[in-house]
Amino acid sequence: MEYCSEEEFLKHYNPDAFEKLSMTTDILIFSVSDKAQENYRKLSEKHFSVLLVKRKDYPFKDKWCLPGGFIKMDETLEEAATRILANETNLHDIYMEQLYTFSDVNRDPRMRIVSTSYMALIDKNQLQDTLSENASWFHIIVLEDKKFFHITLENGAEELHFEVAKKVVDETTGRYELEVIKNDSLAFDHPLVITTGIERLKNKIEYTDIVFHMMPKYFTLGELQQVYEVILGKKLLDPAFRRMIASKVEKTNKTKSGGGHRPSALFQYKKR
Amino acid sequence: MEYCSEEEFLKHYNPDAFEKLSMTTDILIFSVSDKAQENYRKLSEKHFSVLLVKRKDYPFKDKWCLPGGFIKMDETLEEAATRILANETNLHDIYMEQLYTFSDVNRDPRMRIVSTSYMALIDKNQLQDTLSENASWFHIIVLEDKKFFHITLENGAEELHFEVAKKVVDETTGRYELEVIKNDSLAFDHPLVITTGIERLKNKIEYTDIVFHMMPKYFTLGELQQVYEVILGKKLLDPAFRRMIASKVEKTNKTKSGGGHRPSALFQYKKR
DNA sequence: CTAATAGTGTCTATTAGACAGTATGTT
DNA sequence: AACATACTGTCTAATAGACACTATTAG
Repeated sequence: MEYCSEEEFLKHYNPDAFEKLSMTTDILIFSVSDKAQENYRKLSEKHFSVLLVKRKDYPFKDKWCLPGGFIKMDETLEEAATRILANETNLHDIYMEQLYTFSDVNRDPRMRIVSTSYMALIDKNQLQDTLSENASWFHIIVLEDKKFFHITLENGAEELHFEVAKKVVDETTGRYELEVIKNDSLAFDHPLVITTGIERLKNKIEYTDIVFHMMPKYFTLGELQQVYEVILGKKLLDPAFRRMIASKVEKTNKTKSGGGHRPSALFQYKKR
Repeated sequence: MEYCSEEEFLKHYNPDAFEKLSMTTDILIFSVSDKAQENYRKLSEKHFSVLLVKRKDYPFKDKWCLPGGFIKMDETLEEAATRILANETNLHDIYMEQLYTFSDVNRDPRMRIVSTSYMALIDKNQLQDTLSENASWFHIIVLEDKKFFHITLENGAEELHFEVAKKVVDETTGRYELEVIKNDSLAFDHPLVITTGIERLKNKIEYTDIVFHMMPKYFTLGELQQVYEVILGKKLLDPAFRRMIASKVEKTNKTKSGGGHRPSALFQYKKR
């Protein structure tokens, strides 16, 4: 059938001309939390953590998964992610970026569902008992080698473990895709989403200022360094770290004391 | 209704419980092409280019757009992109990466369509008249300043122009989103897709080896440098460039001569 | 010889890594 | 005093920027 104008074409358009599917969005909420120390003098150790919720319904009933949900026809993916994040944490104005769109044909047992994941970074301390009751923070422990990620998530009561392989798709450049090879405890393809997010964050912390979204307004350089260390998974040398960070922060006249050692100056993020 | 097992739940699952939409994939095919010089001695100038196709049907009939199409229910987004790329160029085994998923509610006048874009990099010289007839390469000329991208695409016969603003969403870090503010000639939100791709490529060329997907097997360092320059939009100093690239290439015993000047050694990509 | 690109040497400035030292609070 | 972290000085190694120079071809 021929049309002579766009208006005419649209008037006769059959929206069911192409097959349709449902879309969801999953949100990877990362934060850094303190773990109290036995020794009053020692700094509280930092942990990199992710927020999971326990599924109340089928499929994957009673398994842990990332907060997520179906998108509505009158909202963008980003709006859906923001809505779900607010539902789950009661937080607004949170840093969030699109991570990846996962479209494996059988990633959901119910039907064809494509899911776009978002990564959000928050300062967990801003959050005061506003979590929905089926949600819980899990510490992330990452062991990475040439070929695999071995990732353990623990929340004090439960310990979840999965393994993701780096499947090389380009022999010459060494570029790889991720493939879940072991996963007992997480729903859907969420081990993939989490691993993708960890890699992204690890990369971006090096060339952007996103860490500061996980920090309170005032922080010591020691705390900031701990956050870098826990995300990068390695120790950093003090002088090098301070040089690197110098242009991004500014000293305030506040200090933090009471730790059985020299008090530390409090800094804040400095925009350039 | 209560179920006592996942199987039972799935058996009774109504796939229309949630609203559905169609998904498409758009492919941003980048390459670098030679532009012949008047003077036989001068090197042929390189141009950064993108492949566009002219729409044959409504909507946006007769406008240029990125190659793309609807995804089928039995293929992933990546498979759809690969299929469409092969259709359009007859090329296989091409480097491709997911770029971004665009989900504006009204991005398509027909109905709600979410589109995931992919970026492919090819060596245009491998391509010999295998383009589909409504496709054409356009040179990309980018003028970027603090607040805008002014982008011109030209294929010898036509010149398309659009402008994209950097809309700052986070005052402190300077993070911005892209917003099309002028576009007469491209269909859909494709100015956004193209700009997103240009930014991504510009970033990734600095810390990955993806350029080599746009290079022939053997190339001179001068040619390689031109490609970097044309993508980064700035001149590079020879010694610095050669040092930077040194570990990524290896010299072959071939040379390229005939240009009225000292012949150049041919190099190839060296995997690490 | 000349125009044009190919390719190198080297000086300097900046940045990154490493280590050792000093400073200052609490108990 | 002892411990623990805060913070700095400095030496060295590696990297990046800049410029000037030499090399080699076709015509």
